Formats: sequence, C-alpha cells, structure tokens
Amino acid sequence: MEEKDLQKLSETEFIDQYKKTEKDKYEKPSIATDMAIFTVATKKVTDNRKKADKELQVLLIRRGGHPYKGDWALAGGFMGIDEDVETAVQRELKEETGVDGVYAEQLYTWSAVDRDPRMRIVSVSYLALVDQEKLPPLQAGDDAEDVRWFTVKDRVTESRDERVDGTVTRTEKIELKLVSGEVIVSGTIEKITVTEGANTRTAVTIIERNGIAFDHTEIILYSLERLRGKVNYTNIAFNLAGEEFTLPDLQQIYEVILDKELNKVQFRRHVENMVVDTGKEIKTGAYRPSKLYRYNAAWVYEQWK
Amino acid sequence: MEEKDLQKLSETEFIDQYKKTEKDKYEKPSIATDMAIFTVATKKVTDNRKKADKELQVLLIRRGGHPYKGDWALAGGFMGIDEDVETAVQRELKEETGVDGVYAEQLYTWSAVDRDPRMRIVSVSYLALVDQEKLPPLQAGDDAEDVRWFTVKDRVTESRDERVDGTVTRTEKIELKLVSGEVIVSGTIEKITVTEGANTRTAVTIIERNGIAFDHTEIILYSLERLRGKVNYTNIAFNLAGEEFTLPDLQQIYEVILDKELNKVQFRRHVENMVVDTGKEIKTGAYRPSKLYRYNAAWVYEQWK
DNA sequence: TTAATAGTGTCTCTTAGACAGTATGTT
DNA sequence: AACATACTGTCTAAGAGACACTATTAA
Repeated sequence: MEEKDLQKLSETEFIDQYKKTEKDKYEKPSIATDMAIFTVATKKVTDNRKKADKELQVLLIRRGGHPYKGDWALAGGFMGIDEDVETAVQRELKEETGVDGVYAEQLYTWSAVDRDPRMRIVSVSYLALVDQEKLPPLQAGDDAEDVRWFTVKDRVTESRDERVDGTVTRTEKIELKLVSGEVIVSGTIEKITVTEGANTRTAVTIIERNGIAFDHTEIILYSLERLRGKVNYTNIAFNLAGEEFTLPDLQQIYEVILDKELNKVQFRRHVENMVVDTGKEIKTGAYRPSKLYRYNAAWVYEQWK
Repeated sequence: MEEKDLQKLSETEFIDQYKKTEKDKYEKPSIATDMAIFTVATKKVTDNRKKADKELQVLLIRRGGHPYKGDWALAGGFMGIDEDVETAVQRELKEETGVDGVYAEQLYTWSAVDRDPRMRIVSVSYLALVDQEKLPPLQAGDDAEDVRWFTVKDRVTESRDERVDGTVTRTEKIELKLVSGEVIVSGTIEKITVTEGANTRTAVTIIERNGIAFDHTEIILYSLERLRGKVNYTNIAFNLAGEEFTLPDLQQIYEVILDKELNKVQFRRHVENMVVDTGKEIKTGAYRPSKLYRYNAAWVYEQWK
C-alpha cells in the first residue's frame, strides 16, 4: 500500500496495516546494555598496621565467545523485544555475575556505526554502585568464562591546550589500567574537547586496547568521570558504604573515588547533614574507636527545598 | 551451525558466519531520536514601555501521519543503519524544521515497551538550545504538517510526601502547558520518587494527554529539569544569547529558564568571569543604555582547574 | 523633575579550606 | 610515655543573598 493511502485509514487500521507491511521495511540495529558497576573494597594487603587502605574496583567479565574472545568486558547483553532497557541491564547483570538489584542509573547511549564487528549494535550504558560486603560470591554464568573485580587506575598521560580566537582545543590522552591479581588489562583514549564560543564538543578515539573488549575503555572512563562529578553534590557514595559506617571509612570512600585526599574537617562538615549518629562505637584497628553512623533518610528533604 | 561450533572458528570466520545466520535471529526494536529544542524569545506584545519580557519556547511539529495524527511532537525520527544517533537527530531536525547545526547534548534513552503503538521503538532524546535570532524562518517538511515554537509553562499541581522509617516517598503531579497563538496543548504526569536509604528511584506515568504525541510530555518535562539544573553551573544559557548581549538581557534568559527572579548583584557576580566587556553600548528601550558583552572564551580554563 | 532602567558599594550569612589542638585507645 | 588514629575549635578566604545607593537617558 502506498504511504498516502495508508494515511487515509483510521489510526487502528493504520497500525494493523503498519505491523503487517511497514514494520520491517528498514534494517534495524540491535539494542544492548552495558553495566559499569563499581565498588570500593578494602585492599587485601594488611602488611603493616597503618590505616587499612581502600581501592576503587570495577566488575568485568571474561568473554567466552567471539568477538573479543578472551578479552574482558562490562556485564551486559541484548535487550529482549518484551523488556525495557532498565530491566535488560539488571537481568544481564544477574545472569552473568549473580549480582542482583543494585542501584543503577542510565548514563549514555553509544551508537558509533562500527562499535561491534558483528552488526549494528547501539548500547545503553548504566552506572551502578554496590557495597561489596552485601554481595554474594561472584559466579560466572552464561557466555562469561570468568567474573572479577578489577582495581581501577586512570591517569592523564598527555594534555595540550590550544587557543585560536574564540576556539579553545584541549587534547588529552587518558590511560585506564585495570588490575585483578595477575590479570592486567589496559586501554588508552584520545579525547579532544573543542570549545567554540559557549559550545563544547568532545570527540573520543580509542588509541590502544590491551584486553578490554569493544569500546569499553571509553565507557568505563566516561562512567568514572560521571561518578566523580556526582560524588560531590549527591549521596551517591553512600551506596558503597554499609548500613552503618564510620566517618573515617566514609571519607576513604570519597577519597578513593576522587583519587585525592580530603581535608577531614571540611569532609565532616560536608556530610554532616547526610548522616545520623547511631550512638554506637566500633574498634576498627588499634587505638581510639570510631563512632558509627547511619545514612540520614531525612536528607532528601533538604535537597527538595 | 550450533553455538559451540561457531565458537571454534577464528574471529574473522565467526563474524562472517554470524552475519549470515545469526544476525537476525531475534526480533529487533527500531531506534529513533527526539530533539527537545528550546529557545528564549522576546514576547511579541510590546503594549507598554515596561521592560520587554522574554519567554521560554520549545519547538514542536504537527504530525501529518498516524499515529497521533494531528497531535504535536518533538522533532525526530528513525536512525538509519549507517549513521549514529547524533547524526540522525541533527539530520531529522534539519529535514523537519530547517534548523541546522545547533548545540545539542544527549539526554536520556526512552525504552518503555508500549511507548509507540506501531512497534517496539527505543528513542534517544537530545536537549538543544538555539538563539532564535540566528535561525532561518521555520519551514515544515517531510511528515510534518506544521512547525511552531510553543511557549512553555510547567507547574506542580499536587505534591505529597510520606515517610516510613528509612523510606521517603514523594508523589507529584506536574502539568505542562504549551501555547502557540491559538494552539494550546497540554499534558500531565505523575512522578513518584521513592528514596530508600541513599537510593532514589523515580517512576513517571502520563495521566493526561491533550494534543502532545507519544510520551513527549514526559520527555519535555525531563529536558526542562535538566536544562534548569545545568544553567547554574555551566555556560549552557549562552547558547540562547547572541554574539553580543547586555547583562540585563542575559539575566532575563536565566530568569525565564529558571522561572524565577534573580538578584541583580548576585547574578552579575555569577557571570562576571564568563563575559567580556566589548566597550560598546546599546540603547535597548528608552533611558540609560546598557553595555554590550561577549562570551569569554577563556572561561573554560577556569573550569578545567 | 520624574520615571524607568543600568550599574555599583557594602553588609551579612553560609560554605570551603587549612591549621592546630584535644581525646582515646593500644603498645 | 609514645604513637596512631578519632574528633573538635577556630581562623581565613570565597561565595551567595539582600539592600541601598548612584548613573544615564527620554519624556
């Protein structure tokens, strides 16, 4: 039926007809999801009796099948035709890692034409945070050969600014290094940020890839950036702490995410209204015990003012 | 070929085989884009000689075909198999409205199973801002019967908080009203925000729809929220001002977006480093002339510190 | 002179950052 | 007593918010 004849039908008739003859007229992409799930874990090395150090980790899966067989990738997979993206990403995470019902927020949709060698795949990525203490032991499932937490280290290896009239261009190389015991994978991106007047555009190219599948180096770095941005003005970091926690521990979580030391007084003032004293104390290491706090549920009201 | 046999192939062979036999094994959704493009325009009514008022507007297209024939929708359309989402949204905007190369950022990907009656469509929405002065006259094209700028008015009509232990639930009804001359369309959503500990989840239902197609009431309200959030800590609003502008005009742009009056001194301090005095003056209305400013391209450096 | 808008000086209050101190526990 | 960590008091600098003032133009 011609397009103009189709339009003469009632809406119900149109939709029936559309499903029969129009629906699959054009080639469609597949939709997939990717979950960048982070945790802050205590380092296993308790060699000396200094303050127990924490580190930021991301969950990766060893690919059991092509493409990128043997490489490490974020959890994720195809969205089914009867589920939404949010459902798909939680389902895949559970299938592949056993991790269930975590805090997750939609981050970005990746749609570069050549991002998957098999076919056109558009991927919706999520950022998730989880308190590792609450997790069941990880178990690989499905296509995944192995599942592991990787320590995250990122660093800017090169940075150059250029200004021509109203246009400022910043070129950066950023290296991502992920370590899990003897397994070390890495990737490097080149990020070019062009600011033309008030308008900023960013282009990213993956220039090195060692054991990280697809464009996941870029996705992980982008997730990190967003995570760091949100830590300062939201309660997002509390998803990484247990029910009860000490302020020194909470501060370490912030420090590990932001990858810098924070001033103690200022930090305590900053989180003051987000926490409630439980009245309890805990002896963490040796020496003076810390007070135990809980998250303050009433804090949301302050945000809504 | 069985899945396990496929995996025995080399990666190149696997991909060849995959493209032949696996690629279309499962039903796929379509991918579309939606562009929420805003401008701040001077009201046409210059009845008295009071300060010329501005208003926030969004661009909508009257649907010439089913579904939602005759209703108003955001610009957008299907992504082609050989383009990425960003390209698609700019192309559709141009085809449907004649608007070309505007500042746009990806906002959110909408994937509710029933969001389109024809078939499964996942839509990636963008937020764009444009200085209306720079635009060519609008021209409807393609499926679009008509293209217009609508004045945006949103308001919370109902709000209720409830707290049970650590769980705070906020229920809001938000009405969106869009006016363009004699055309008035509107929609209402119910937004339920559940904060459980540090973890917030939001669910939105469209409870009324008068002339706004699809789930675009929700998308427009979400875009507005993001726009308001970003105005305070980015230079995003400068995309709505011309090359040269006065501070009173710029302040009005901020006020119209935020839908509240701002303190003059505080506003000027806030934008102080983002602008440069051109040395020129302009007589806007009657009375004392304003200084003309430009955007300060060097401001990005302050952000990168 | 008055009306209307443009622009500045300065006070206060809040928040961010830094330093020096006290407190409490183990060795 | 020495040490390592927990926690607090207080100084200073920067930013947000509000008020009162001066400046410039046309009618």
